[in-house]
Amino acid sequence: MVTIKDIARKLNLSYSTVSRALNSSSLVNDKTMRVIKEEAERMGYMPNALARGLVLQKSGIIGMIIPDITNPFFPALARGAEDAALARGYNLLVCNSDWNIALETRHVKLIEEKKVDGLILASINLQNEYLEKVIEREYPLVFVSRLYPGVNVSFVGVDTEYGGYLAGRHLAGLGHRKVAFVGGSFNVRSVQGRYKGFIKALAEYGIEFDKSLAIEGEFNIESGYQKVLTLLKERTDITGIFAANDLVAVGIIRAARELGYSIPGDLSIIGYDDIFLSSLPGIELTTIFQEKRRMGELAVKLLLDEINGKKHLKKKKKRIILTPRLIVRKTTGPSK
Amino acid sequence: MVTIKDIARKLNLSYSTVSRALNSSSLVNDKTMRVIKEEAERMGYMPNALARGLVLQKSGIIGMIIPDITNPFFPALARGAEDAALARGYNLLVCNSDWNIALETRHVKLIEEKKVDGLILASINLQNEYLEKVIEREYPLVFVSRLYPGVNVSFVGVDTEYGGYLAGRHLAGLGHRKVAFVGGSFNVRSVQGRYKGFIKALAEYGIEFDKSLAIEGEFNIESGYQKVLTLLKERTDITGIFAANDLVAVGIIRAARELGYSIPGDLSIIGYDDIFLSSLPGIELTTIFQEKRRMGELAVKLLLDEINGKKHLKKKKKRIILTPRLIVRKTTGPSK
DNA sequence: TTGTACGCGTTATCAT
DNA sequence: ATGATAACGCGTACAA
Repeated sequence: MVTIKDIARKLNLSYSTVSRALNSSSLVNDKTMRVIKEEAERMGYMPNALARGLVLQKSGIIGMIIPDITNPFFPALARGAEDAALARGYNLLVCNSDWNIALETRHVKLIEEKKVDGLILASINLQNEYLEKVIEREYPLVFVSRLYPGVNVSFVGVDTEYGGYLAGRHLAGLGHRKVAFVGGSFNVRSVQGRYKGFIKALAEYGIEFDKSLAIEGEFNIESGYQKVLTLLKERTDITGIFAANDLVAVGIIRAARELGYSIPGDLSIIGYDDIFLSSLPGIELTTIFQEKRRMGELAVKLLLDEINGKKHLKKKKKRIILTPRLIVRKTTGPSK
Repeated sequence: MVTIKDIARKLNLSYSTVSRALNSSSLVNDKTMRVIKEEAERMGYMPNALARGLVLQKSGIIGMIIPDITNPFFPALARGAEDAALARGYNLLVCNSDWNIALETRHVKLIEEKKVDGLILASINLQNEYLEKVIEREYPLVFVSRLYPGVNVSFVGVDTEYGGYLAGRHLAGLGHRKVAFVGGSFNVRSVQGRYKGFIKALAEYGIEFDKSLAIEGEFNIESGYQKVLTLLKERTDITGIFAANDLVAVGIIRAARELGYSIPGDLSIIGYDDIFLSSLPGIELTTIFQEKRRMGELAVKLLLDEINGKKHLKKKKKRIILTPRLIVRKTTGPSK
């Protein structure tokens, strides 16, 4: 491996000069600078980020923890974050926590040892003692999509209540009066928001939501399928369903078709997220769109501002709330 | 930040002893070891991977370059790799190259500076001069899914020719004789393999493939859609299509439905990859399955064996070829 | 404008 | 079993 010292020896210069030249310091003669850079190029010099990081106390890496890159919601988020990071010379280290606190903790520790310059969390919202210590330490941190309860941290998210409101208004506007909400876990903040907005919209149309039609479940296809299979057998009066996310909605579609429902003829379904697969032929799900890629970008921007910003900015926590949008496709229609 | 020196001072020990204790060296008294570890815990000590990496000449990170995490083929691959890496105490740094050589090069450089202990490439197959230098340097490297042409490197992949063969046999076995192959770029090795195997299977059924029915395109939905929209208008005799991957297949489905074809009644379609969305209700694509997650795991395993293995193993390049499998769903049926 | 010397936190090689 | 010290490669305060 060729180091700064090697270049210095070759050129009969001190290695501080070489170091300065390679960092384009203004304190070094233009000509020597050129010579040094050329020689560095020729010798195939490559800075050692480990050594540099050790003295500068930073790694040039930012960490990101998500539940599962295999879940279609997260690739876009991660991609947005990576692009923004790369644009400012940082690498992005993405870790999967599987919605598991122990694993999340393990990742945070491992990642901290790597001296990542900051951390983006799109992970869990459950209590994580270790994470709270990290927050107290004033480690640069940005939460995305899900806000950690009860602490003052930077955040990039979406107005979930408005998202739910859009869904409710759409369904009610089509004349649906017997509607269900099929969720993931109701402990999750963003689900609570969607639910609240949904009910609010219904109320505006004079519909009182039947609370027994709020079905708790998980955030995946299988859960949506199972819950609605049961639901539709018991309640044949339902004409519209709002799913907590698109994965759940896809499960609902499957269940409904299996029971012989035509969509949207007999049953309207609206999802949430607008993930990649929702626009596919044969699915074409009506849903609430959120800018996943942009959220990733903004999270990195916020984080880097916090890291590199003036000192008085560092303690300033920021929040960015994006506005979701209704996307009408083919799984919703007028009520019979 | 609390360092080894802090602990040493507090305990009136030399920091070599502390370092040894924290690494559970057998050269240190059991009792002092316990004391040291407890004190480290109490003070909230956390090793500095930068410093350790500098002296050990390794970072505990392995790099992975993929085209785009947003493309449904790659999340599973990345996830498999991350799990395997984590299991052995490594972090995985994933970078997106967008099928762009300049970007790929930039990533490789940035990643190398970070002193990643090895590199997994699932990226491009085009000539990349810089990458060739890296290969020459004997940097630990594993190629996944796509093999870089003409060099002796470790590789984890799938028997693409057999995959194509399975597709051909399935279609021909259902009685289809007028079939098309709708591809991504034909320069790509794995596509060539699929094509070759496909034709071979047809030949076994006495079908001579009409070469004008091999349509080149890109690896995405839009391309599949456009190509087949044109194709089906010109050639109404086609009853089966083999798509270079599932994304293309989805585009084909859309085009066919738009033209009023019933699937599989009028037209059978078979894809390749079995990505997440292929099993969804409304799609249910017949396809060739490859173990993406497992490929990621194996790539990491190979790489770490190469890195940590005995010296005589280091130069030994290995190749693992997985066997694909036919998954029959609802887009293929008997020919009319 | 350039050079000298120190420190970043850790491990490894000598001693003791 | 423990300690002193040198190294890893780099940036920078200070001196020249």
